[in-house]
Order: sequence, then C-alpha cells, then structure tokens
Amino acid sequence: MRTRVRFAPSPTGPLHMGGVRTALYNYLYAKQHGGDFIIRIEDTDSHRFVPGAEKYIIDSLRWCGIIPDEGVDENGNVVETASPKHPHAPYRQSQRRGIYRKYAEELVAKGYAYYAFDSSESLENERKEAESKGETFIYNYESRKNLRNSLTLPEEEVKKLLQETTDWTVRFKMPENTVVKMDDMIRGHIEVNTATLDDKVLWKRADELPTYHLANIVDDHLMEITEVIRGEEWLPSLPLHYLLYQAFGWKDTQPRFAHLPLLLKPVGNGKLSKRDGDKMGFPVFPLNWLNSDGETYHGYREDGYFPQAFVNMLAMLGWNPGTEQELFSMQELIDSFSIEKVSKSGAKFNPDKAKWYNKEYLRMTSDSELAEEFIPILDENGVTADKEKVEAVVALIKERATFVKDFWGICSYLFKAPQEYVQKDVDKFWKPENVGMAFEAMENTADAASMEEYIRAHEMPMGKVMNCIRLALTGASSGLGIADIMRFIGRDEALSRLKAAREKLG
RNA sequence: GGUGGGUUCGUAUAACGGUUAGUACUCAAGAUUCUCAAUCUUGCAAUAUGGGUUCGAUUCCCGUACCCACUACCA
Repeated sequence: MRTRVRFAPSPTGPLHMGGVRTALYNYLYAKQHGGDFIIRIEDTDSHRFVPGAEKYIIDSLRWCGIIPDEGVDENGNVVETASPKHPHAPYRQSQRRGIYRKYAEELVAKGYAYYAFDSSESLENERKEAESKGETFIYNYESRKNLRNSLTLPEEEVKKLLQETTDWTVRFKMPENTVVKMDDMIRGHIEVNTATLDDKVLWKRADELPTYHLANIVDDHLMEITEVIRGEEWLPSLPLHYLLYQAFGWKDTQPRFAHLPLLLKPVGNGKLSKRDGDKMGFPVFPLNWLNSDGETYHGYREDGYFPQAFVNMLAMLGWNPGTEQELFSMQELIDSFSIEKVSKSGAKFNPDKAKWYNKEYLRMTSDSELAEEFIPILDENGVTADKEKVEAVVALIKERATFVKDFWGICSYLFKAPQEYVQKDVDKFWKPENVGMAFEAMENTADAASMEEYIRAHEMPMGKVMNCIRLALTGASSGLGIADIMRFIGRDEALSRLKAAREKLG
C-alpha cells in the first residue's frame, strides 16, 4: 500500500514553527517511504477564518522546501477540481461540504450517532449551572437522557424538528463503558475508558458543515491516508477517532497515528506562543505576518535565516537519529528520519541554537552566493563594487557573521572611511607616542607587509602601533587584520585615514 | 476538578537492564593572533522523588510531586 500522509492546517492565522515542524515530519515520512505528502485545508469553522492565512501557510512550506505532492498545484494554489495528479479535489473542506452529511446520517442510521436539538444557549446554561455547583457539564451517556435529542424525543417530533428547524446537530453516541485500546507510533499502547468521554458534535445543520472530527475521519478515509502525524493536542480525541473508524466499518484501512510533542517556550512553562518571539527577540513564524490590527510578527525568512538552517534546526527539535550528526540536508533528513525516534516530551525551543545553525549554514554557503545576497545591501549603503571584490570580502568576513545582514556592520570600513571612533578604544590606544610610531611606520613603507617588518625591525610595540592604526582605519580597535584591511583599501587610503584621525582626535 | 500524556546537565538530546552517564548550544578559563571574531584545548553542569522487580535500574512496575494537553455547534 502506498504511503500517503497529510498536513491539514486550519487557516485561522499564520502557521507557527510548531506547525511547520509537523508538516516537515509528515513530509519526511512520506518521502522516506516513497509516498505522497498531501495538503488539505481544514476550514470548517467559518467564524475563525482569516484571509491570507491559507496562502501564508503554503508560502511558508514552499520557502522551507516542503513541497506537497497533492492538494496544491505548481503555482501554490489549493486545487479545487479533480485531475489525475489531484484525484481527491477539492482539498478545502469548506468546498467538500456536500459529502459529509450522508456520513453523519449513516452513523445515525446505524445507531452510532443521534440528532441533538439543544440550542447553544441552553447548553451554555447547563454549563453555567454545573459550574456554580462546582461541577462540569458533560454531554454524555448520562446527561443526554435529560436533553432534547432523538434518543429522548418522540419520533414524530424529531421528524418535525429536523424538517422545520436548522439549529440541530448530529452527535456521536459515545459508548457508556468501553475501554478503547489504541496504538501510537511514538507513545505505544494507550487505553481510555469511554465513560470519561463526551458526545462530540459531528455535523451542524446551521452551516451544514462537519466539525473537525467527522471531516477529518471521512477525508482521511477518502484520501486513503495511511499515517496521521499530528500534534499532541489531538491525543485526547484519539479514542473518538478510533470509534468513528469502527462505526463506519473502516477499521481495516484505518491509518496509524503518531502524536508529536509540543514546542515549548524557551524559558518558563507553557507552549510557545506568538507573543514569546517579540518578548525575547526571536521569530516564532517562518515568514513575516501582518496582523489585521497592523501588528507585524517576525518571520525567520525576513530575520535573515536560511530556510535550510531553519528546517534543520526544526527537525532536530524533538527528533534525532541517534548519532552525533547535527547538520542535515533535506535529503539526509529524509534518509535518516524515523518516527519511532521522535521524543515523547515537549521541547523547549532554544533561540541560540537556531542562530548556531544559521552560522553553520552561512559557512557552508559559497562566497559567490553570499556575495549575491550582499551586493543589494552594499547598494543600500551607497557602495558599488564588482562581484569579484565582494566575494573576496565575503571570504574574509563570513566566519565572523551569523547572518548576511551582519556583513555590513562587520566590514563597512573596507568601503568607507570611519565617521566616528569608539571612545573607549581612543582612550586606550590613541596616545601621542603610538600615533607617532604609526605615522613613522606607515610613511616609511609601501604596504602592510613591509610596514609590519619595519615595526619589528625598529622594536616598536606591535600591539600598540597596530591598534592605533586599526583605530584610524576602522574606527575601533577590533576587526580584521591590518594586512587584510590595507589590501582592500590600499596604502594611500590607509595613510589618509591616519591623517584624518589625527585631525579629528588630535 | 476529571481524563490522557510527559519528566537525563540551564537548553536540545544519547546511552536494545551492565558506560568514568556521551554529544551539541550556552557560560567560564587557557592557547593562538597586531585587536576582535573564528579556531583549538580544558572546565562547570543531569538521570524529579519514594517504593518495588532484579545479581545489577536512567532504562521495567507502582505511588507522589511537578509540567503539558484536552475537557466548545474551535481546530
């Protein structure tokens, strides 16, 4: 049987990095098994729909190199009409609404579900009432006996209500006392007694849409999904899903399940939320996202991360191959991924490690590619330089940077004379005797190499003289080697910077 | 509250019941260099807790503590 997995996001906002990781693990699993990775948009909650979220999700996955085989076309659009490549279209549940009702009614006919006529207000009242007594209201085998549904109302009235009202739902008739035995690819065997579960709504007449549970099971079945890999927040509804497969008689083709651990905040307790990023200065989202109230949330892409670094970091958050390898290309991830080695506990996200990954990828990127990314930044700073020269600069500085955007700050003095000098360094190195020696050494030599020889030959203090020169050339006493700097700016420019410094600093 | 899941250095994790409990990030020190960064070396630092099973438990079982999720006509 061909492996088919799906990523089924809800377009209720930007996809955060935890969601990207879920998609990634699905993708890796599919590719490793030579199967299909499918995208399905679960937009059965019309109230929470956020415009742009669907496109954001697909764009994010594309940026990460997570390309769906089915559900989304080459242009990044969700497929709406069936074709050989996308036989299960449409892939948006709101556009599949016609198919779910009959499945809901099939369950009612078989006695696995029933019609419920309680209004949301009356249920709200039940909840409040229970709460005031310190109890929790649950719609289950006990309470349904006293509520308005097709189990309690006379058949005549049920028929009438079904036809004349639109405020009813189909609820799953949770067995009263049955142990559901389940298996999870990550967590192993799990058992739950149905006595603690409630009668979940499966389908709503009001908008003629299924809820997550029904849509999910029906679509996974119709789309021939073989493994469901999703977040841990779904583990509590796994018994319901098992029971639904059983009720439909789809037990033999039921997918296997894997529930991924959550991504947690770097410090403190709780799961990673979009606010954490702003508070602690790291992105939570793959791409920038502009909120409806004008607020922008940072994305890894815009903050300067390489998509491969982001993906690599994400892959290692909750999974590792059991070896000491940390750097993986997408293909290597595909080859070595295994769902059994995914850890069971939530992982605190570590922003430092994310930066480390980017630094490693920066080093692995060729000077030529980095130069191409750097040239526009040089442009912005009013510098035009030919690519060959930029490549040479990049080669010198790439080990000192984490992001390409760091480059300018590290090497601007190779293109422009410093406008100001770091006071602390001035105090330390700009002393009359040092300045005198610096001038003597530079004026009497033609290049950096001979200058260094001269300093040595005349037994001048190398550190003091060089740092004095560096201060004049770069504006600070830290940075590249003097020889490297002078190779780029030339001896004459160096001398003129020395003179300029003497004018400004005395 | 109830149900389910989880718990190895600060963080991510490794260790098919037998290891001086390993690695990476962070941090600190040293080496190196004209400075800084990089690099190299070294160091700090963990099996939540109490029982049990076993010759032997980080690993298996039970209790406790703590953390997380779920408990909607949301996903």
